[in-house]
Amino acid sequence: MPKRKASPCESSVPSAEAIAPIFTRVKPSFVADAGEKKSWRILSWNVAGLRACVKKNDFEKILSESPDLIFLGETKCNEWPPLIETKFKDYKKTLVASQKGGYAGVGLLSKVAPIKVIQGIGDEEFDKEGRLIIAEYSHFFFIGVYVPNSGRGLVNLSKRERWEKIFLEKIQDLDKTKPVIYGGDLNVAHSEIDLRNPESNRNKTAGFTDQERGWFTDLLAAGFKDTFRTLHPDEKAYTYWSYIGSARENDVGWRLDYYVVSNRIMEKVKTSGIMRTVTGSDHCPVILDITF
Amino acid sequence: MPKRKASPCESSVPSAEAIAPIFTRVKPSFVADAGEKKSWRILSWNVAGLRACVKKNDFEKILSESPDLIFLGETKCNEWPPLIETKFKDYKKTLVASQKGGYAGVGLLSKVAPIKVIQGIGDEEFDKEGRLIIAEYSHFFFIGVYVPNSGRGLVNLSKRERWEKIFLEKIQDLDKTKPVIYGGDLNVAHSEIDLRNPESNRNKTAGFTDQERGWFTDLLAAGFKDTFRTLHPDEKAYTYWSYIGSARENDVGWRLDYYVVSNRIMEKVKTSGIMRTVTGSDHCPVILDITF
DNA sequence: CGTACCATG
DNA sequence: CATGTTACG
Repeated sequence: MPKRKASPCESSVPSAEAIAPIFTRVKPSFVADAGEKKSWRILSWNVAGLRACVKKNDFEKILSESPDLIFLGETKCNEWPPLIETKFKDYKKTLVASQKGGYAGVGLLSKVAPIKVIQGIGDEEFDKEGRLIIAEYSHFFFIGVYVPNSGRGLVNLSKRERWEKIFLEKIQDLDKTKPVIYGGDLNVAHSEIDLRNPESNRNKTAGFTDQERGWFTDLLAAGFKDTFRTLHPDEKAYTYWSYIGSARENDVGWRLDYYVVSNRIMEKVKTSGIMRTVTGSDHCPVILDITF
Repeated sequence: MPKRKASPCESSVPSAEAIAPIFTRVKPSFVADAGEKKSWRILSWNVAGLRACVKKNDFEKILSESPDLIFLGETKCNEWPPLIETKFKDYKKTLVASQKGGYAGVGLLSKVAPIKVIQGIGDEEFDKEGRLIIAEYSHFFFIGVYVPNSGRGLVNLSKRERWEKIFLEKIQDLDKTKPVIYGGDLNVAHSEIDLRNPESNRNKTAGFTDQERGWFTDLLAAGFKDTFRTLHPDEKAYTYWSYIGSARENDVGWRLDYYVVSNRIMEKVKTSGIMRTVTGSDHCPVILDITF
């Protein structure tokens, strides 16, 4: 494992592996995170098909950041590709697949075994689709999400609305117990600054409707911070570029991937970054350093 | 156009292009082949998807043989790929597509416009699938065919039987008027010598059932010759190797692609060859030189 | 195994 | 445009 680069505050305690040798995929409910780790590096990436993405080699760049948590979206697979198993041998792994193959799906890799893992939001329709993992650690909940896309012609906007209502309740609920770190492909560009062509997409393209933007505003108003925007109020930076045309080459992008944290831990966030040079998907990874 | 190699008897008369400028795809029924050409080179290839095949560059090898006729099977496309249009600009083209996309389909390229082209065998089920082109020239009929595969578990053996009965009638009918040259993927290995593993495939795998072999025997008995086997009675040579495993590497193949001619023109056949080094499909092309 | 298709993004 | 799926061979 390469040495982590530019880590704000490397923990010196051993990982919880010794006391939690197996991270079962169904009910991993043993004590694991011993609560002593001080600094966490979290990486989230919509891989747009994990099997293809992992073959394109940029997972080496992921490894070289030595993240404590890696959340993957749109994995589109029912089992971990062998290359992931070997490259990330020392990580505990949870894969939540969609019922229908080749669609959605999320996965979490964690150096330290979480105290508890919850797969799904507790709704039948959404939990069939493999969209959410909650991992409880001693100081926080991590919620990794692949938010439902509103679809071509916004055909799934009402499904999205239902998701947003359920999710808002869930995150507020968790936040009462412990602060939350919410990350992933939120499938919304919050403001004009968050996409290259706001005018041509406004209320036309999924991800930049007044409704989706409003639901994100509502979420933040409930006591959360968009970490990247909080630290970089005026920076234009995208995490997604369509494969069509030469969108990425021309930086015709969208910021769809976020970390959102409980207000009270925003001050613990050291960096909220975008790994724009990592390829292999139409999204690039986002990275968070936070110190407890 | 490269000079034809090893051509037994190159015609010196101009092509019929001048008198037949357009080879319409629906009813091309003008006089074209002036009947003066003496030597014909015919090439047939099951391309297993023309769009993919043409990108793999071995069409250069096809061109360098300067065939007078090129029959393509399993084209799986509704229009000629642009690369075919440009590479074979001076050929008249007929494409017969299947109703359902990405399935079957045949095409014919001809340096000299045929006198007449018939698309299909005159049966509703089969003619929806794009399996047969008859091109009439002054001295012969060319019948290019992609014979229905009997399917996994031989589920389509009865469909195949229906095809064989209709086809036998058709070829005998044409043969009354002019000698026929019948070529393409006949989806049968006639004898043990025509496939690498006869025992493991006998009556199990489509293409080596007693029925399919019998129908081919019946066809020959009706007055036709398998040109390759007639000229090379003891040669083991295959035209198809499964993509699965390393079949081609190990020459675990089948002879499925043939030229069959009316008995009375067998003596005109100069060579019946197999272009085993041409790649780009799981079949390789077969080539016939015949002099009228 | 490989080429088509289609759904999804 | 790219990744999955499925049908077909």
